[in-house]
Amino acid sequence: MESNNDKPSTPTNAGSTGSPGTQAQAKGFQAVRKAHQSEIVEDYVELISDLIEQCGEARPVDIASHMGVTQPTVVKNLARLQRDGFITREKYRSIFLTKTGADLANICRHRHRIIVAFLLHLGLDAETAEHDAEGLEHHVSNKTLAAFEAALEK
Amino acid sequence: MESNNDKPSTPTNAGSTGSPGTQAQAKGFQAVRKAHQSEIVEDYVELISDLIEQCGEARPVDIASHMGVTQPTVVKNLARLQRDGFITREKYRSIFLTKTGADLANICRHRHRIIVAFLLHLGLDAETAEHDAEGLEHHVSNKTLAAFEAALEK
DNA sequence: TCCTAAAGTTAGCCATGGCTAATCTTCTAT
DNA sequence: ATAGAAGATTAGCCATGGCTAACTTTAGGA
Ligand SMILES: [Mn+2]
Ligand SMILES: [Mn+2]
Ligand SMILES: [Mn+2]
Ligand SMILES: [Mn+2]
Repeated sequence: MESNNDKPSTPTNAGSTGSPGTQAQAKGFQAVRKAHQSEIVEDYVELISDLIEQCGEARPVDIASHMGVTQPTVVKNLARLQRDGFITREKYRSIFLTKTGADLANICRHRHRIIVAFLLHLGLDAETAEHDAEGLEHHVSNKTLAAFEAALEK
Repeated sequence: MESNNDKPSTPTNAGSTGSPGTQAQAKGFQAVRKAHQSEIVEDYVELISDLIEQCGEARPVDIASHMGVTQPTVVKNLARLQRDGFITREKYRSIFLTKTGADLANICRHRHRIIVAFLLHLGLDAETAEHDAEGLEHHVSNKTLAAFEAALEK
């Protein structure tokens, strides 16, 4: 999976190959890429959960308007969610979360709310807080989330 | 480019089609998708700028190890950066930033540093701060960035 | 000088996640 | 009861951004 760039010899270029700082930076970028893979799943299960709460059911057309994408895009993403065990569904019927999906939704909603609360606490308006939280939530480590919560306590 | 979902008629399901909250949420998701499009460009120009500073030149092999990807991946992404006017290069030679690329690098570095400083200010360790900043930096609006700076002043 | 290892490139594979166009199903209102 | 609208699906397109394998070029050291 990884390349073994740990030759101490002929480091043509200074301060690059596999230095501790380099590796740490690479880890950061890899974490970002990993977060992007989970992102759609997280946003979808959270939205589906909200729609079931608020509307009684989660339909592709509503997911599409909330996500700002077309219905075929929703259908395609729902197929992945089903494949990966987060939802169950039958053709032309509304969508249900599996236990796995519902659990993930709760975790995501919790995370989301902490971030929004933290941004509001910093003095931002509600719209900006919601707007930015939608992206930030996927890149906040547990440590940082805890720091946000701690700041809210004070 | 956009679909016109502003039918006030027959909203079969309550509280969904084009309601103000729904549209605001959609705007948030759209902003996240847009951020993801600029992300690679931003991270690459910032890294290239750093490598030129620290090593005297930016070579694909070093970009690869810092980004945690393979060299062919770097080459492909560099082709896009060149196509879009952020870098210039000749085959088998190291990479240079255009004015556009260098300006963007400076903006990104500035942003990056503010976020790291803010996370450190919250009490996080340096590694976590750098790690999380790598993702967060692409999802912080100007308003939120300003709020971070304000918090640092105090 | 020239051989070889490292660096760079190319080709080609795959998954993701957007989109439009066209079709099919469901549901509602007459 | 049924026609038409709204919703759902399918098919097929495209760009992105990972990867491996194979090849070419460059450059350092014997
Ligand atoms: Mn992101
Ligand atoms: Mn989100
Ligand atoms: Mn969310
Ligand atoms: Mn980044």
